[in-house]
Amino acid sequence: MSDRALPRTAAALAELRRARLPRSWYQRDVVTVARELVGCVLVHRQRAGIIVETEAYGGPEDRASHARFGPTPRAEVMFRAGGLAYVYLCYGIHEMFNVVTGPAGRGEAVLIRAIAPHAGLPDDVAIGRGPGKVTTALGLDRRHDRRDLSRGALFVAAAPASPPELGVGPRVGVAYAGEHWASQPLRFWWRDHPAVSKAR
DNA sequence: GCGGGGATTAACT
DNA sequence: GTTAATCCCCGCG
Repeated sequence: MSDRALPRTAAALAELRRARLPRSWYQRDVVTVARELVGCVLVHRQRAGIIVETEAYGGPEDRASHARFGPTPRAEVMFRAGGLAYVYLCYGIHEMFNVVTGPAGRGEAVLIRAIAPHAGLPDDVAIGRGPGKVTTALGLDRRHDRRDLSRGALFVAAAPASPPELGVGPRVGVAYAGEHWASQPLRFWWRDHPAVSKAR
């Protein structure tokens, strides 16, 4: 895929659809998937954004993960085989989009924290940063919870260019998990990308 | 049921 | 640095 903003054409979307990642792609280690998602394209209907920041959340052993209480009604989807969406409401206000990873039973998922404009993503909607903005920019909410990313209008397309240089650091907003889990280097971002803040 | 708190954000002082 | 907005998840009794 090429340089400047693509027009919102059927051809551009068709190209993204051809690059759709298969279900098996997600069924690997959560850290591997979190790293490789940076630079890929998240697509919903006519909108798309380049993923520039992710966080890996592990299974029940990860005290920062929603899987820490086991397969509760909300987090049960995290324990299914990778390749499904996990969307939940945070602070009663913000919808958070994740992709489930690993084989069935693991309870892992990757939070998409930031995207950059791509074909079909209006600039005005993309203003602001953080995981809550990812969902508003792409028109995602809890109706997309548990959706299969290997079919339908919501999916991830393989990175159009060679993988970016990655920055690595601790996850954001998980102090409640204790120092060990809060300090793990499980956040990944496209180094020097303008859509990722310098403070991080 | 109740109560505590959260994978946030923008708008304050 | 502080705080409001806002809702539902989850553990416990």
